[in-house]
Amino acid sequence: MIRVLVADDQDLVRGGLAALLSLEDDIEVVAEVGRGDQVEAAVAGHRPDVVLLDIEMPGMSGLEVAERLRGQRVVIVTTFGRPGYLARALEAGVSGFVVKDAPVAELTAAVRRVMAGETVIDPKLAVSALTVGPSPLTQRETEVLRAAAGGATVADIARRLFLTEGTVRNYLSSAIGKTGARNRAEAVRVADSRGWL
Amino acid sequence: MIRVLVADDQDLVRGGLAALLSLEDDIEVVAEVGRGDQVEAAVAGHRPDVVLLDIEMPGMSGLEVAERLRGQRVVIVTTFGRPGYLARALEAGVSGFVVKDAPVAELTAAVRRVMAGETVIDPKLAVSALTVGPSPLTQRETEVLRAAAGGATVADIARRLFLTEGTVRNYLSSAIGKTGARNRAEAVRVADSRGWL
DNA sequence: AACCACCCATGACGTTTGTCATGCCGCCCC
DNA sequence: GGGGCGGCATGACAAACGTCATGGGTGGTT
Repeated sequence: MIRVLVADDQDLVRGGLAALLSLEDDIEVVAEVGRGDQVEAAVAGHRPDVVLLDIEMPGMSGLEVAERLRGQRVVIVTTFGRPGYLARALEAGVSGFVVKDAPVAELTAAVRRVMAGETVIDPKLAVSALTVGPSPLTQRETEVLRAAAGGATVADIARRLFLTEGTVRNYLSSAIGKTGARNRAEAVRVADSRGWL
Repeated sequence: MIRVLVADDQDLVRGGLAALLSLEDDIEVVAEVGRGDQVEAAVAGHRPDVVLLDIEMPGMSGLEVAERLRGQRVVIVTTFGRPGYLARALEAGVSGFVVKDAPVAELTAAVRRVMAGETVIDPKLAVSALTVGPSPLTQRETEVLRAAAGGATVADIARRLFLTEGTVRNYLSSAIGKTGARNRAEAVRVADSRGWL
């Protein structure tokens, strides 16, 4: 039996994944958690063979959790096939990356193959990650752009990051240039859709 | 046996929900669909007692589908507890509204109660819908704001909606005022989070 | 008939944004 | 030790944005 832990913040989805996996004869769900910051403890307590992680979770993001679980067999299961997410996941040493609109058989197959020591990545995502490439944004540009999401004004951002308004505008301008956008809102959309934020 | 149809665009989630419901002795999943515009045909073909609809789906939104399924027992199952969604769902005559981070027992309970002729609404959502109130935005304001999401410029919006740039600015200004925002990006965020877009 | 809400437009005004040139600092690398 | 890159800042300018006053049209209500 492959012992699996499922981490996802939405009860129905988490329960659904668990139910789905439990239907398999060789898979057993030994624990479910709904917050990123509870995964480590649950892993220590239940010693699963494979850990399934959603990315968007309260407490701690699935990517951060994966970092801390180096050595464990981890599969990211996420709604968003953002190339940047895949890149960060691989850096975190995960063994698998599956999107939620993949067929069910793909998930169970991924669990088994990861259990066998293989690394499983959604093929479409792999290409887009390679074509899109890594984020061209510097640390600061990323922070500023992230702060700009949600409609903060330049003054707001400057206050929050302890920068001059002019400096903020410079970073925004540079981020807009690098993303090929025409204003900050577009830049946010582009960067976010690629997982650069 | 309560015959249920499940409509959700994400394979894993849809399959999970189906697996979850199938665990119940008195519930049977008779069909699964992944696109909004395929629901009607599936309903005609399988004659389910209860139809479970996600909102975000390709082809047609779950809310639109619900409109067309008046008379059927419909339960909306969605990630986003936006007050505006609930309002539109009720106008469409749905019998139930459940958010995906509700406990699993709530979903099965909802299916049974809807089957019994009751109307089931997430209680927390009901209050927030009442406190937030209906959208104060006019038709045009809504369109313009929706077009502004994603970073379109005033000129872009004017072209797309066949309006003068000045008119677009007026609608935006008015929408900004009504949402209590300080610029268009914030207005988009506010309106979207309440389900007004 | 008077009223009101919404739609559409114009013009004018002040503010915010986005861009560019320029400068200084620290760091890393050939 | 001289580049190159990133962080931070300033100042200046043009473009885009947000606001306001004003006016005309339609349609529905009282």
